[in-house]
Amino acid sequence: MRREDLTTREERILSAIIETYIRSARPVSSGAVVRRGSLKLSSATVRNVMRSLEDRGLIEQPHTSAGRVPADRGYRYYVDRLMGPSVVSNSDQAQIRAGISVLGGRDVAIVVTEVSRMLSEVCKQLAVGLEPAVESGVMERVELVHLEEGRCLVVVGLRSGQTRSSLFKCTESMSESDVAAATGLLNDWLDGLSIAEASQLLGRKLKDKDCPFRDLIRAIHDQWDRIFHLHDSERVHYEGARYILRNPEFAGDASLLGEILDSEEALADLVRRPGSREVVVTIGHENRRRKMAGVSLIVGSYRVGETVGRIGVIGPTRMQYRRLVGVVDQFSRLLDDLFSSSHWPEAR
Amino acid sequence: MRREDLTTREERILSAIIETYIRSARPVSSGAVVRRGSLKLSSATVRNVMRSLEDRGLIEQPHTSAGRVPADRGYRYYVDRLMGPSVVSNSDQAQIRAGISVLGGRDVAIVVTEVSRMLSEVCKQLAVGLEPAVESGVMERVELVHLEEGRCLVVVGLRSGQTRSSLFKCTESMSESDVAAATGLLNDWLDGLSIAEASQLLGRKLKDKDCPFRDLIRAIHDQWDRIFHLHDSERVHYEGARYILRNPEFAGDASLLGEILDSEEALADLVRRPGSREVVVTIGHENRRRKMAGVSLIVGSYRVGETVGRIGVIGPTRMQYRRLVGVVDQFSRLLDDLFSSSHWPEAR
DNA sequence: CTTAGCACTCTAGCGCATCGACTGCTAATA
DNA sequence: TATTAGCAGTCGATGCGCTAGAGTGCTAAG
Repeated sequence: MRREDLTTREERILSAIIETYIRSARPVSSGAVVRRGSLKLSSATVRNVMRSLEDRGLIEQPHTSAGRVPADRGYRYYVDRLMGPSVVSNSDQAQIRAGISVLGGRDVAIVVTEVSRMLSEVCKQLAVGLEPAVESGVMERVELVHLEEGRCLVVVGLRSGQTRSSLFKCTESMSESDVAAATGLLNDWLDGLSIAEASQLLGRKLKDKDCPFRDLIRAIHDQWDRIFHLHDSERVHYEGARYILRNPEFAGDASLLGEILDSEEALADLVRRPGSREVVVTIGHENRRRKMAGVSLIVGSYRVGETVGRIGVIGPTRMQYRRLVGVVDQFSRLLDDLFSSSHWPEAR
Repeated sequence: MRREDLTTREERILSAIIETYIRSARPVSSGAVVRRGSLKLSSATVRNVMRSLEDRGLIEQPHTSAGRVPADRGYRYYVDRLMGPSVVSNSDQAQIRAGISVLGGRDVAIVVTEVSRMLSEVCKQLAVGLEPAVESGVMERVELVHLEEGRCLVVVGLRSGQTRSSLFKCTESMSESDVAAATGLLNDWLDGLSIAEASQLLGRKLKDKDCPFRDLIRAIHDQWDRIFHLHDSERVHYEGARYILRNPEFAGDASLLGEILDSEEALADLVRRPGSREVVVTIGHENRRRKMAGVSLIVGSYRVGETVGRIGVIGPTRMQYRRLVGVVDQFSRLLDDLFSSSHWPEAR
């Protein structure tokens, strides 16, 4: 038995405190726990248990003669061991499925933005979506298209189904057949390489003075980063900022709100975590940044081909963990499905 | 002389009140105006003028024995007639140019997002970017690319330089030459049409039972909306929400903040305005939505080919109109330049 | 027309008393 | 021994009165 383990009665009371607090946002008194009904105890007994929970750092008292408020460790215990499996209500289910279903075949950036928006609406919290780092994706096909006026379009398709394209000027002298030949050459070279490997390979080829289509390939190589690289900040999409101030914790003090809105770095942190399939809950001080005390994250991951992206919600530690973990998980799974290739739209 | 016209002295005092208030965020007293130095008047005289300005609805008193605060009409008079030409400081200039210069050739959605971010940083306000409605763009070139496993990529290039692409499954039986033939056919049909016209034309062609490549063309037609249509909400990018709560007007009451964060509709309103080249300032109650009292918008427009997009900032009516109008204008002009075709990157 | 002077008004801030919600402790109870 | 009833004590929230200070509006003089 771990030192942290609580008796059944203690666990029940902790659950009662947390669940009541999540609803009311006000310190929970011993009387309130008793009134809740599920325990047959006097308020005095509950008070004794509360004191013990407080000694272990699971709950705390804003001041003497106030009720108790869950501490970060209390939420952690609740999330890990008490809240039980998170089930998603039928109406949430339906809303999520309907929303996702119309996004098939659209660009990843748009899908992530829209999913963040839906997530924020379902959760009534600030939601965040992180696009996968396309750099680690694997090339499938390169296509050059010669437009008039010496302008050229390069389209790169990845195995994941993502495509990127970029325009550039090229020397006027290229004939249609030249373009076709260059296209074939590029595909021979690049098929199956990652974006980063492809860039290196193009660099090596350019060192050879006899490299065919050298100007063209140099132009593509020069643009490679422009085509594929996104700064962290460009990959992050926030939606639903309006929900954060519906939380009463912001009534007096807006600094917590500031932390949330500035929390882009917190997301960057999450990027570096191993890409577990599970939904990850980060509570208050568990965030690396000191100022993020008071803020929790619930983050899930989804795969696009070989790459991994994330979606999640950010809010005060007083969150509906049970429900929201389920919702985030549901969204993650459906995104996985959406991006698996069988879901590209079919021609009739 | 219009009824609204003020004497020079009145105008000076109005300017002094507004500029002092913009800096201090606190009601401006007659003494404060005198202390400012530029007028040689006693506070009593200033008080008389203030009363007259108040009678005309240009300023107001939060309560007796308080100083004066600009009213929406006062800001309007100031913006239209007093603030003078908005010059952009050299450091702002440099920052803006540097930021824009690295965006050449990138996708419009990314450019708009990044420009919104820069705008919010330069202005220290919530910034918003609206992508142009690509539906009214004009087709330049369609390209089909046949990938393995019966998957097909369609790439549509617009005259503006924007490209859109989408994957779909097609019947396995298409040979490379079939694809090339279909590409040629589509280009013959669609060159020079707008997106909407192209959709109609494809629809008409499909009615002909002998239409070549009918399955393929039906697949493309089915996806046309998916490729091009963005809901208003998908076209709007907000950045810099953190800045809005640095404004002291949100110290006590967060409802104004709520209005700002919910103001997506306000932007949708702006879409429908005629696409004037000028920067448009909308002050407080001038917004259609009643709740937006207290919130101002400064919005500029930019062209991408035949289509028009917008960028702007949103904040409390107490804004640095002079500086921000200049900054928004500068961004708009540089975006115009960026999207004019001569700025596509050149191959060396 | 401008200004000095003065009476008046209203807010912000402080201290104080009260009220009520809770706790913590103790002693009685099962 | 575990539980509970009872009660004293603590602390925030609320409301009230007071004061200081900033700023106005008015009047009469320059």
